[in-house]
Amino acid sequence: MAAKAELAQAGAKRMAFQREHEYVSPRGLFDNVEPKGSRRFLTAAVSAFHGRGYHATTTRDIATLAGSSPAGIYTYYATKADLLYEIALIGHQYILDETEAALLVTDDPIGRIAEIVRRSVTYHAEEHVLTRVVNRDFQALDVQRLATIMKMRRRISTIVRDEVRRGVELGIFEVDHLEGTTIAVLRLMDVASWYNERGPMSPDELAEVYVGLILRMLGAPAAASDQAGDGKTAVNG
Amino acid sequence: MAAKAELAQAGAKRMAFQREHEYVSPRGLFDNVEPKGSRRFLTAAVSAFHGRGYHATTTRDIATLAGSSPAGIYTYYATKADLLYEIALIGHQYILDETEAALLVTDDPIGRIAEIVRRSVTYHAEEHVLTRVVNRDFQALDVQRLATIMKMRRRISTIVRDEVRRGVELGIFEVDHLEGTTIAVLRLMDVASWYNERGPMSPDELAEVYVGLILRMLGAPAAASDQAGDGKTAVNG
DNA sequence: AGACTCGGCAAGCAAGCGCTTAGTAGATCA
DNA sequence: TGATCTACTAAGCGCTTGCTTGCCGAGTCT
Repeated sequence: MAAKAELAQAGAKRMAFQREHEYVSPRGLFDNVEPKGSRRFLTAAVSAFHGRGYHATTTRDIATLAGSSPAGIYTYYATKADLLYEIALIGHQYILDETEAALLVTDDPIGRIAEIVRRSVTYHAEEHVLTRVVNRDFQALDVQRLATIMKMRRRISTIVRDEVRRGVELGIFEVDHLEGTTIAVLRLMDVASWYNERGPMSPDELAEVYVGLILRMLGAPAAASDQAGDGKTAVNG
Repeated sequence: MAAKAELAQAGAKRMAFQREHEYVSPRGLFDNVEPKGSRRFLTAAVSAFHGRGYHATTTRDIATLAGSSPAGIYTYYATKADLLYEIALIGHQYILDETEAALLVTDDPIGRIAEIVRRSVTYHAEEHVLTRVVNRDFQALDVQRLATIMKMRRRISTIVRDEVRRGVELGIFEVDHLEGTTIAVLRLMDVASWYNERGPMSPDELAEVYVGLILRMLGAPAAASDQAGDGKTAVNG
């Protein structure tokens, strides 16, 4: 029947469009999300939000990228905002874990800041599609969910601020204004908004440049960025 | 008549709402916009975009803030995007003029960078409502208008990059990676996204902190930020 | 006074939005 | 083989959106 052929064609068109605009998390951040069937909607939403922003993205955009009908989303998510929230949680939880893990590498403030910056920059560069969405669109969340995300962001800020302060107290850093400097460090670590994966710098190279810039900004001794370790050799070697 | 009373009431409600959410440009950036009648729609749009973002703002939001009916906008602007474009042009033209003017103050790369940073930070802090809109929502523009804005942004980047390079060539700065460092400087100067006018720092104080941070990041001599002048005393005094 | 201009209004249109509903193909069980 | 469940679809509802239309009162000119 003509009707059936039309339907098959619509399905094929959806799948073609889907493959063209696929987002696959370089670090596999969505590989363990349950239920399994929801993953394609999450990654489709990341891709759609990345291109147009949350508010300009329609549920039909997301459904098309996920290769489903407009109603398919609602099998797993009650609202468009639920999708954004789960994405924001995953992205924020990951960088929070990374930041906390960086503290375990060493006690030295220089080594810790270097490790925090290194992990954050490589993450924001490799996952620039995800982190651009997370760091730009989280502000579209409703007040309660926004508060949860803000709490996670504040934990990261606190870790950085504490480490900078400790470095100052130990006479390793020299900082005029703690709060302004902390925010500067945090802003520099988020390279997602401008990082270009087809540009000349790999995430690792970029990270080393930014470790150097930030340590210098903190007034660390000139040779500090060499002493800070490269995250591959032993710290106390 | 009851109908007439209702209309008067609707008008009064509009005006009350308008005054509550007013945006007035601290630097008077909209004072010379023509035609005169369009100004209230521009500032209303800045206020509305600031609160919700471009895509989440409705033309009715803007009209209400401007104290007009939904149709009032279209006396001056054909589309919602036209409003955003004029706002983006005004904001970008101002900081571009400021950046170019900073070059006239001195020939010294340290003095020039200091002056650029000082002007940019005070502008982004004082006009944080406008600059937050301009720097966040300009990406919602259509391709052609976006290209015009991007060209202005690139001119600012070029000025900063050239000055950093010149400082390196003169042996005043010491920079590992020119492009990464230039972007870092540009990112740090935009304090709009986090500046809080009820916080402890005035725009001028914040600017001096950031002049210091950035000059240190560029590897300028330790005493550079003192030598850089404070923008009030004579440069060669 | 009468004609004209202009800023603004009430009303409303077409399109697109988020989301709902009723129903079904296909896998899994007995 | 038939019952049951799950993931999904076609269709569409109610509402909001950006924008248009036809109109009008106040000010300005002749």
